[in-house]
Amino acid sequence: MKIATYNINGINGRLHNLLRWLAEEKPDIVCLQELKAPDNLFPEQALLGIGYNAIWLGQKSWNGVAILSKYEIKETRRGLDGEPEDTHSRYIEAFINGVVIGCLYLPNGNPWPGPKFEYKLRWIARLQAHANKLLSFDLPVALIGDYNVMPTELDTYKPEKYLSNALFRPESREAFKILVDSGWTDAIRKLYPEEPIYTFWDYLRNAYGRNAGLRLDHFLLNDKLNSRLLSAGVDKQVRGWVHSSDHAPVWITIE
DNA sequence: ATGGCTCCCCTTGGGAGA
Repeated sequence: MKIATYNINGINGRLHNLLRWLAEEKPDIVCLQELKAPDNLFPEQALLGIGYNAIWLGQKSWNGVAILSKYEIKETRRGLDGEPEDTHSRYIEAFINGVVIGCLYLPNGNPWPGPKFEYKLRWIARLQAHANKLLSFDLPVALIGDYNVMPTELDTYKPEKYLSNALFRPESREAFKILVDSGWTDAIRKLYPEEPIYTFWDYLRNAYGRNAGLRLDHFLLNDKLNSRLLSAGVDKQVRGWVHSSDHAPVWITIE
C-alpha cells in the first residue's frame, strides 16, 4: 500500500497537475494540504472520476486539508482539541484499510518572534496531546503532512540561513523531536539516515534548479505501522512541472 | 535589508507562504 502526502498550494489552481500525478503514481492514500479553497469548491467530482474517494476540511483563501483514497474512508476527526477559537483548517483524520491516517498542516510560524510563532508552538502542543491518545490505540497509525519544520541541519540546503526562521528555530525543532521521541518513527530518515532529502523548493531565485531545498513534509509512524515500512521517496520531478506547487509529493510503501 | 515568485480574494494591491 502506497501512502503519499502533497502540499498542493491551491487545489483548484493546480488540479491538472494533481490529476496527472495521481494517474502516474497511483498512490492508495493521499494527504493534501493548503487546499486554499472553501468546502463547496473542493473538486470532488474530478477526483471521483479517476477513482479517488475524498474527505476534506476546507477554508477560504488559506490552509485546508484533505484525504484521498481508493479505499473506503471512515472519517474519525476534524480539527484538534485545546483551542476552540482556532478557525484554521489544519487537521483531518480517517480510518482507511485498517490504518489510522492523520493529515496535518502545521502552522508556518513566521515571523519569529511574534504571535504567529507562539501559535505554531501551541499547535504542536495540541498535536502532541492528540498523538499521545493515538498511541494508546492498538492500531497502526500515521501522522502525515506538512510539519513546516526542518528537523536537523541535514534537512536544509543552508542551515545558517535559517537560524531565525520559524521552520528551523530551536523551539520548533525541539518540539518536533519530543513528538518523535514520544513513540514515533520519521519514516524518511529511518530509510535514508545520512543523505539530504528535500520536499520543498522556493519559487524564488531558481531554488529548484539549484536544489536549494528543505525537508518539511514528514511521515511519523507508530510501532505497529513502522514494522511494516518497506520504502519511501520524493516525486521530485513533479516540482519541475509547469504551474507546480512549491512542494513535491512524498510517499511511503507499507506491507 | 530588500527583493526575487505565486497563490488567493468583496482583486488591479495586499496578505501569506517558507
